[in-house]
Amino acid sequence: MDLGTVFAALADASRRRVVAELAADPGGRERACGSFDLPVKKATRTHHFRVLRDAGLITQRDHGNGSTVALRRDDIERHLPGLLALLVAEPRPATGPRDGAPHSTDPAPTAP
Amino acid sequence: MDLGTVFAALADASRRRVVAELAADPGGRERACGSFDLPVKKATRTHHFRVLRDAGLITQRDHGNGSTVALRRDDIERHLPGLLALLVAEPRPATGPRDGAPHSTDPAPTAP
DNA sequence: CAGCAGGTATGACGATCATCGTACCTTCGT
DNA sequence: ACGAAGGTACGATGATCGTCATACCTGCTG
Repeated sequence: MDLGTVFAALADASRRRVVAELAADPGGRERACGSFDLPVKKATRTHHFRVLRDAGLITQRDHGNGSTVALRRDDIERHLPGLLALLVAEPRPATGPRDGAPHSTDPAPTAP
Repeated sequence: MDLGTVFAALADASRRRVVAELAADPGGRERACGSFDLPVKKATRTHHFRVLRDAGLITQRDHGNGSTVALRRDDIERHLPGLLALLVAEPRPATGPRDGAPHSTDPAPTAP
């Protein structure tokens, strides 16, 4: 649980968003990895989850096909009290749905 | 005062150290830029101070030859409450003086 | 005045990073 | 059995970053 690694992980907007959404849920429930509306392709999403995992911010469970993530809230609050509050309080540019192309999961193969 | 920029700035150990030392001083006094014992050369130190300034974490005053920095404690605490506490509380590897070469300011031109 | 100490600007270099395409694997539904 | 859907692994690529050398500027001091 290194501060440098944590800050580096949270320097990216997509990763910050994931942690913020997890932290905003008071129940601390698991969430499907695909349930985050990130503006990146599948491979990049996998990469981001890996970075968050290596930073010690989330745990990930593999279910064969889908996988789920959970916030390591207790560890974070113990070592870095108040950090999650900063993320939850961050003003988001536009929480609403994207307007460009209606989002599918990994879309737009222009000519397969 | 963007969270991404702030986290990116604090992802570097040298910059984190500067902010932590400034934050550890309850008086909020200015400090000479050269008074930080950073393991980098002059130009790099200037670069780090610029990053911290661009992130909105410090202000810098030019005195002709030397210059001084001051923590923007009020702004930080207003927008990111608790952040400075995390930095001050961070365990530092070795706060004692470096042992390798006794530090001069910009030393060691092996054979000019 | 000459030299030095502290800072900055500029340009370069190597490393890391975010992103993606592709290939592959696993499970579920038909 | 077969395909679709969700994830991962493995490069590749372009951008950014940390670091430094060098050159230059400013003010203090012998």
